[in-house]
Amino acid sequence: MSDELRRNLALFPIGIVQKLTELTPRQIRYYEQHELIQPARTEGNQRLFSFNDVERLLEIKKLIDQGLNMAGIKKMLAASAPAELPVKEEAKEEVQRMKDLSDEELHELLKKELFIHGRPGVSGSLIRGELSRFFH
DNA sequence: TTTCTTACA
DNA sequence: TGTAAGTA
Repeated sequence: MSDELRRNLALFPIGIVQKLTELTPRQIRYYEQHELIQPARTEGNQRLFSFNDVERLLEIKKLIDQGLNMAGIKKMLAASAPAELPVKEEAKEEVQRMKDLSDEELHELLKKELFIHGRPGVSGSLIRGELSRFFH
């Protein structure tokens, strides 16, 4: 079984993810509503998260801790998830138009661009050492 | 017991 | 975001 497949296996319920990420179930569900994550569901409609989901949540948590709101986080994730980089310039301009985004948020976006330039073509997990290099 | 959705503080 | 209500 490939690593990629293993990382995408929906395994744990929200309770485990809560402990793994330090996020409340409320936040986790909220982020799902905003399409930051798309956990699988059991027959009983219970959410099942994969390692990738957990990693993504960990990054989201990092961003939240740094003062970003949903709008800011969506830009960040939208720029990295597609594995392509055509949106970086676009995202930057978008944020500049956002009157409700703080200078700190804009700063984060710039750091995100550095991240993209540093690892072109990477589609898998984003948070892994490399990212911390930019968020120090 | 745990999780889910909806809705209100 | 937190929390309550009523389920599954």
